[in-house]
Amino acid sequence: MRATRFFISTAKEAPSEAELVSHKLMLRAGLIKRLGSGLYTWMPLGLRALRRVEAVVREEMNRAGAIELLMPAVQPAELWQETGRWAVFGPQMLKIKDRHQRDFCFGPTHEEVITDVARREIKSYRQLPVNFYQIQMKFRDEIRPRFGVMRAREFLMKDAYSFHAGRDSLVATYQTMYDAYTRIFSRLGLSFRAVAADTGAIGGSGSHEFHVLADSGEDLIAYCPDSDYAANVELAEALAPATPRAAPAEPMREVDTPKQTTCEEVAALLGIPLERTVKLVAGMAGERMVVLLLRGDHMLNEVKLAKLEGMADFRLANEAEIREAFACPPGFLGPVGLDRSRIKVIADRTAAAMSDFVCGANKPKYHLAGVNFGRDLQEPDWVADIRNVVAGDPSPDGRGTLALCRGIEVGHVFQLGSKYSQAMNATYLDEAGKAQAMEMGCYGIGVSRIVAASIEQHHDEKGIIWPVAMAPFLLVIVAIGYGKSEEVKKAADTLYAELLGAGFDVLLDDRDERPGVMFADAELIGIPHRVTVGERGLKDGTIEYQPRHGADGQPGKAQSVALADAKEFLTGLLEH
RNA sequence: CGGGGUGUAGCGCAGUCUGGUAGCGCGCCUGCUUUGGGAGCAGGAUGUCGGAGGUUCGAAUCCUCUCACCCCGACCA
Repeated sequence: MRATRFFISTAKEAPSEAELVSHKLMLRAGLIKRLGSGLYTWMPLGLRALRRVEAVVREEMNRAGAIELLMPAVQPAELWQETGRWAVFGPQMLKIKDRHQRDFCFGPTHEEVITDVARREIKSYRQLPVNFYQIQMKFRDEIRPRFGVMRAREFLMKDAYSFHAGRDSLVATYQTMYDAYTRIFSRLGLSFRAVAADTGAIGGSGSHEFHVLADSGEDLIAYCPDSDYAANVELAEALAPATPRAAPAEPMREVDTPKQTTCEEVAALLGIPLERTVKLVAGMAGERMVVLLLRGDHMLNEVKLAKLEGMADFRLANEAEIREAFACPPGFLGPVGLDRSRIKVIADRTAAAMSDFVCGANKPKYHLAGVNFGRDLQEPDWVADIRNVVAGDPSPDGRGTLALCRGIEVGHVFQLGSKYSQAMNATYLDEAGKAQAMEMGCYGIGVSRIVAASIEQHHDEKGIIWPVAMAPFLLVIVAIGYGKSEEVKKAADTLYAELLGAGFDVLLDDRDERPGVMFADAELIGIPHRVTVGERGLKDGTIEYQPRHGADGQPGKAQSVALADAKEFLTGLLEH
């Protein structure tokens, strides 16, 4: 492609709306243009990168035995009413009416449509298993679209749905998809991790998320550097302390804490570590007050809590409810002396194993020190894992300690089971001629998000650094003085034709721009390989080659190559 | 949905407090010079100042309403 016949629209400054590096670079490099909140046009250069991601996804899905189809973006309400999700999905679903006032939505996902396809087409166990996928625009009316295409409302997604005559087949395909995803993200040059995930509202048993590791990621992941354990923090188990609770060694006593209302402040005042304090979180489960005890430095995990019996509707208590139950303002609350017939106490595993701890005194301006379960207050009614893991916690697989990192979710695989097939009566006849609900799996990849996630992971102060598999062009020929020098034009045109002929995606920058502009654009756009053709080098019969990025993570080093050897040299490089 | 903020040329911004008919940088157009790291000189074009209504002799500026977008939080995948 010649730059003069293509469309490149770079900018020195990014629009002020952009916050994230990838968002700024995508706008500056002219990959995307914003149309409205969470709505983007993919400009020619950006579309090339997007298509290359798509190509890898498509290839690997096909290799894994999935079959591509394309479902409508707009879906009738009736289907969604069958599964009850028309009402359940909520405001994230964009609902629209046609000219006859019939209800439709712009598909946020396609479980209903594909299940409808399956129940019409699949009659016999002989047709199973089957795995359909599509690459399609979805629309989810996000509460807060942000970070450009990272969390857009309209986005390109690859979604696959598998159908099975039994659990074993589902598990086998799930593993095949897991392996395919690993290949896809590896080929795309991403540093990623598969993590165990909460199955959430979608239901089913097995679920993994694939995260691109990046500090700007919206998800927090716990992983073990010494083993392959990794889980979303929502799910990661905090084990009970290995050592049993120590015997009481101190008497319980009141301490003056006139202004100290947080564990941090109390610990600082008393000169003790935060790990010696216990904080109390007061909440309501139905009509009942529930008190949660956590070590001072730990955070409540509401996902874990909600899984405990009777805690699904847990919410934090308001100040009126707290004053009614404790006769004390928040900031000095503690578990000692509570009316346990009215207030249930749930202690986190770690908090439950503490002794001689510091907590609120249920009396304004006072805390208690040297507090012990069994002696100064009853044992907790319930001991459970209700906190977020922290770095340094033992790994749940017993092989080392956990570390935390942030990730961008780019893929998610689920074992759905028969939730949708039952609701929509998608059945097949088994060997015995009996109707059975199909087992289902679903497997998503955020195709457009991957482009942003890659930039988030691979960039420098000059711009984007594309992995080869995603690059909109593999190589750029910067022709200095193309319009002025016959010699440059001839050398550049020849090399361009040779490389094109060899099947490489080459961009010839034949614009009448100053060298600095062309170099800066090539770097901003992030093309992996660059060749400079100018009169200066041609005098000695050479051109200059420079990779966008060296193998050692440092900026690429320039080297001089004889024009006569250029084709062979570059062909060798590009074929890798 | 709660809190905060911003809308002025394609992009980044000043001007708003203190009303007097709109400016800077980048980009764009023309010409000349320049050509291995975002050129120089000269000339030029571009705004219903987000929208509607009001106050005023006069509104980018003051008042009311409204729309859009961004950030933080809650929510969700």
